[in-house]
Amino acid sequence: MKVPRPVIKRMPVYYRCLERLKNEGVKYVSSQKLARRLHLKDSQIRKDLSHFGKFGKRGVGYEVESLLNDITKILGLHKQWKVIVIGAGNIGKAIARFRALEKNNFKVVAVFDTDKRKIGTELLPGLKILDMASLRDFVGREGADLAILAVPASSAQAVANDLQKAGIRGILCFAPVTLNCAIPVEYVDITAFLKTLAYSVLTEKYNV
Amino acid sequence: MKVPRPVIKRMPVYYRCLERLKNEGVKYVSSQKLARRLHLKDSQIRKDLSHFGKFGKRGVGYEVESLLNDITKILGLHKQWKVIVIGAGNIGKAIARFRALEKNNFKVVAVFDTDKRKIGTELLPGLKILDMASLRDFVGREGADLAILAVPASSAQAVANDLQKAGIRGILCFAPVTLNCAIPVEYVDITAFLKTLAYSVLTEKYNV
DNA sequence: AATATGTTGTGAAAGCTTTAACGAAAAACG
DNA sequence: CGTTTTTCGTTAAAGCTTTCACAACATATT
Repeated sequence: MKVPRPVIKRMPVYYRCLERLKNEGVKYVSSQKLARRLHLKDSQIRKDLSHFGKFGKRGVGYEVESLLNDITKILGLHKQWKVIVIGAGNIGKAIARFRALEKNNFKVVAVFDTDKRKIGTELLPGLKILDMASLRDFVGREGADLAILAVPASSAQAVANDLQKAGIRGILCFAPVTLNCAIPVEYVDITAFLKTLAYSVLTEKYNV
Repeated sequence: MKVPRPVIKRMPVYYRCLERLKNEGVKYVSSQKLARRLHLKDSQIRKDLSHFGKFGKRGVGYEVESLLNDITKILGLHKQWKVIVIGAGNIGKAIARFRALEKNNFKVVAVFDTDKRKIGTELLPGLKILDMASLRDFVGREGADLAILAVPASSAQAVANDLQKAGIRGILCFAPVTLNCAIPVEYVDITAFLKTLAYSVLTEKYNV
C-alpha cells in the first residue's frame, strides 16, 4: 500500500529529532513527548509510524535508538548513496562542500560544470570539478544514484534529460523550474521559500 | 478567510512559470496550458487563484503580465524585503552571494557570524561579515525584515530567540531543527529533501 | 493480587483539499 | 446575428489526511 506523501515528508523530521534525543542520552520517548518537540499531534506520529509497522511498547513509548534504526532502514539510509552535483556556481559549490551530506550517508562523488575556467579546480581534497561532457562516462564507470541540479533554470531541463540518460535515479532540483522527468524529483526553490515566508509575514495575525 | 497552505506554496510556482512565459513573449495563457507545464489540474489552478480574486477572461485565459503583477502583489514582492544572513559557513556564504534573491526583490543587507577570523571579510562589494554581537544594533539602526538562519542545529534556537528580540519578522531556517518561535518560519533541510528523494527512488514503481 | 497510571495501535469521524461538472461570458465564424 | 468554440469561476462530490477515542497491553504501586 502506498504511503501518503505528507507522511514521508515527516519521516526525516522524526529522524533528526530522534538523532538529537540519542545524543542527549535519552533511551525512551513517547509519541506525546515527540509531538511537543515537533509541534505535531501525538496521534499523528503514531498513525504515521503505523504505515511502516509497530515500533512502540504500550505504557512505555519508543526506544530511541531502535526507532532511529528502523527509520534509517525505511528511508534507505543504511547504505551509502552516491551523489553528483551539477553546476559549480554558488549553490553547487556550497552543497559539494557541505559536510552534513556525508554524515547522513550521501557521498558527493563528483561535481560537473561546462565552464572551462572552472573545470579542473579542486573543491575539496580529491573532489575536482569535471567537464559536463564527461558525465555519461563517469556515471557509467563510477556509478552514481542521485544528482543535485544547481544550474540556471534555462538549462535545467536539458541537463535533467542527460542525467536520466546517464542512469541517474533521482534529482534534487535547485533550479526554479518544473521538470519533465520519468525519475523522482524533489524541488528546493530557495526564492520560493522566501516568497511563502513573505506572504506569511504579511498575513499573520497580530500577536500580543 | 484563510488561504490553505498548499495554495500558498503553489503561488510561487505560478509566479516563476508566468515570468518565464513573459520572457518568451507569450501574452495570454489558459489554466489548461499552465496546468500542462506544471503537471497540475487546470481546475486546481483556477480554484487556487479564486482565493484571491478574479484574474481571467472567459474564452481567453489570463493575461500573463497582469496575472504576474497580481501574484507579485499577493505575495508582497512589490516592495523590497531586507534580509540578513546568519552564519557564514558554506550555505550562508552561498546564499549571501546568490543573485536570484535580489532579482526577486530580497536584498541581503548583512551577514553575521561569531567566528573572529571571518568577521570583517568582504563577501561581495559592500557586504562584510559582521559580528553576531552587533545584530540587535544593526537591525535597530538599518532595519531588516527576514533572516536566513544558516548556523549549526545546536545554536539555531538561541539565534532564533535573538532574531525575534531584534525585531526580525520571519525566518528561513536551513538548520535541521524544529524551532520554537512566535514569528513565521520556513524550513529548508537539504538532507531531509535528499532523504525523501532516496525513499522515492527505492519505492517507485518500475517503469519500462 | 488488585488497582492505578501511562502509552500504543487502530477504526471511525471530522476536517481539509482536489477534482469534476457546468452555467456564464467572450470571441470567432459563417 | 445566431451558432460554435473556448475558457473562466464556482458549486458540489470525491478523495485524502488528520484527529479523536478507546481497547489492549505494560509497568508501577499498594
